Amino acid sequence: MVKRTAKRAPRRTDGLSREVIVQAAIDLLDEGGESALTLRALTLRLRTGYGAIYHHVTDKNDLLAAAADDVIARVLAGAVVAAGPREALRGVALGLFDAIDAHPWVGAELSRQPWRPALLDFYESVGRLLHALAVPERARFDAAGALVNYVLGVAAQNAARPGRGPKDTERSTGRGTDQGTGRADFLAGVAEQWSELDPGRYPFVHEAATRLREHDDRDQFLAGVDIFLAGIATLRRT
Amino acid sequence: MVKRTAKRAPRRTDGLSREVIVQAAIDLLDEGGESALTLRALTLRLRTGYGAIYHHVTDKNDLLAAAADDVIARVLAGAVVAAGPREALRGVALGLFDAIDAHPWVGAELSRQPWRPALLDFYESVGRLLHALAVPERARFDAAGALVNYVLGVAAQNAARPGRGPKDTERSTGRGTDQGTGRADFLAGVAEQWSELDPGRYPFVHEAATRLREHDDRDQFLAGVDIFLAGIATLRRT
DNA sequence: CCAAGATTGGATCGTCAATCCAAGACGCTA
DNA sequence: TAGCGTCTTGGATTGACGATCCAATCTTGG
Repeated sequence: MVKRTAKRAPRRTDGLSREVIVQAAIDLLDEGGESALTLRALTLRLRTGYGAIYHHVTDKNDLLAAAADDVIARVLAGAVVAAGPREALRGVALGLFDAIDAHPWVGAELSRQPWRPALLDFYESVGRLLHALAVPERARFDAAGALVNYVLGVAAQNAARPGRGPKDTERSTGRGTDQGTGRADFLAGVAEQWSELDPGRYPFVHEAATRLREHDDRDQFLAGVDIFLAGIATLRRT
Repeated sequence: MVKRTAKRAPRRTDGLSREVIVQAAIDLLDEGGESALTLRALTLRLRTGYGAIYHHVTDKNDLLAAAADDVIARVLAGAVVAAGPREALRGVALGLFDAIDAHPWVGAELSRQPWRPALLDFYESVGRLLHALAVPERARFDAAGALVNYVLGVAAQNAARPGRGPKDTERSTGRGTDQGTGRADFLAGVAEQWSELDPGRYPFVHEAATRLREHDDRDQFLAGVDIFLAGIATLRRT
């Protein structure tokens, strides 16, 4: 006995499409983190209903994956070609790192589904560059996997940002990109936690706390890549 | 107008405690994956109500984190002491890998919150062993971070298992531990997907598909660890 | 024996993803 | 232009979930 013939909002004139929906999803994710992507928020932003969205998108997973694919594809498209294979590898890895740094939710999504098309080009680039570095075929597979895993490990950790909850958008007055400060505050908190540990029982972690305070995510990431590259060099075909 | 004085189920005799709840959560997670841990399932298994659980546990996050801490603590407690620092490092990493392989949900949880107490001992062990490997203090921080990130990257990927949904428990007749076969089938699926790619455009990935079919997660993980250890060796104080 | 505090059970609330159906718009044919 | 079928859209609805709340029950100390 519900009014099925109630008045409806006027139909939209501009056509809805998968691209439009994915872009709106990316915007929501960038603004409020992973938890900000809800179908309700999407319908509000697009001024439409649930049915219209589900007509173009099968699933919320589908939507999240498509958003990640989109961001990564745009990043890899603008990749720079470096001189040597070694520099090129660093460049590719850094490109992915920067992309995930700018869109933390992508990191979580990628490490959840690393076999998706988004990472195919990345994986392919790594494989070719390892070939150029004279890594024998058998070891190339393991090496590429290790590098991808390392990058994704860093990505997942970087994705773990504090707050970013729905309430943040209400609280913050400026509503600017508060990514940098959020990460810094977060690291400071962990560092304090670690520095309060018993130096006798946890000498290394206790000391690492001070490093953590002054460290730079990007620099440490690159240091890790360099360690990996140094390890790769030992696999070289002689 | 609701009967507030309805008959209640008899009160439990054995006391509920945080330990009992965490253990039940671990059982649920091991049986059905991350999505199987719901408060409803917990109340059914423990034959209790929501209030009783929330009296001992602040949050669902708290519960998940406690479960992960518990599993990891048990693993690290039984760690074997190896001869040299290099072998010890491999052993510690392998221990973590095996634990995550046995409890895939732990991997996802750890890579989501790597600063939790669960990983402190692991981090500490790595740091000390790097010291034993004569890695200078400044580089130790970066090296430990790289290694931990690599392990967590693998962990997150291993956590990404197919199915494991709530319906699985209904469908499967045997209800045994279908972990191994699930992972194998999953890898086979990805391999097929990759092998269908254009060999001209994706020569490396196309070829990696065959490797993927015959590869062993554990072996490849160890190969990655060795690459990082080889790279770390170049940081040695001479 | 009784009051105060600790513990327990479950009704209830708000939110979410997902389904479903009818209402509009569009295009094609005659 | 009129009619009809298909594509697209809006939103009511469903069912599951995390979390809160409160009354009922047990335990403990005096």
